Amino acid sequence: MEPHEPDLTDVPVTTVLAALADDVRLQIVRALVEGGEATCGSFDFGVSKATRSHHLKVLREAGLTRTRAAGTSRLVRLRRDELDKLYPGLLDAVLGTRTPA
Amino acid sequence: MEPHEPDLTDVPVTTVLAALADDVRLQIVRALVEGGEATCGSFDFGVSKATRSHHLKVLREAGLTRTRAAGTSRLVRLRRDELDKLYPGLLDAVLGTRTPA
DNA sequence: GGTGTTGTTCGATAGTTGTCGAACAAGGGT
DNA sequence: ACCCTTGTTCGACAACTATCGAACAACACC
Repeated sequence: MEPHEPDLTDVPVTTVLAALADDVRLQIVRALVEGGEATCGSFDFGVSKATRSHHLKVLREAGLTRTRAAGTSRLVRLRRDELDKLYPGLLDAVLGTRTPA
Repeated sequence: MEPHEPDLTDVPVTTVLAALADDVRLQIVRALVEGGEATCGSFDFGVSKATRSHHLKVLREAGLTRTRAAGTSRLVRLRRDELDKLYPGLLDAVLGTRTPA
């Protein structure tokens, strides 16, 4: 299948925000910020692998991540450079917070 | 009715992001940033007043705006100070962008 | 070739959300 | 008192989304 990793500048802001507006996906992003590149399987946040795959697709199609094949696994990484360039401060603001109610 | 304007720190990040992840609501926020306080009716972005009222409710309950009565109108304003304190850079990052595809 | 691991895709389903018109409520004029 | 303006609330409806199990594909390894 085609990876379908759009250029961030082609993605509406609302799509980027919507991609980040989910708890599971935020946890994935947090893990990527801390751990760098990671396999899809490493994001076990209490959801099935079908759901996990779905969330990774949402992040990818929002231009937030890149995925490359590595054997039978896939390595995902955050496109932080582009993100910080286009939306400076966004990621820090979103991640640099405690988790309230 | 109770205004129900929660403290921003009580609102999950995902709720804040979801509130901003809509085109109509982003236009409202943009208008508030530029124009300061404004009446609900001034946000005519091609939606009915029922829909507009709904969006303003979403913003209010996400802790992003405050509403006060003024005669038959209601004045809405952005809680920018609190927003910038809790999520520094978020608003600038979200608003300081062109509108792609 | 067979088996196991890793992901993706395909329905299906339940829940959420954006949208509207119509009804309602609260004020301000006159 | 009457009407008009301004908003909110109430269904209703369509569209989207998060979730799952099961089926499938790709690869590694024995």
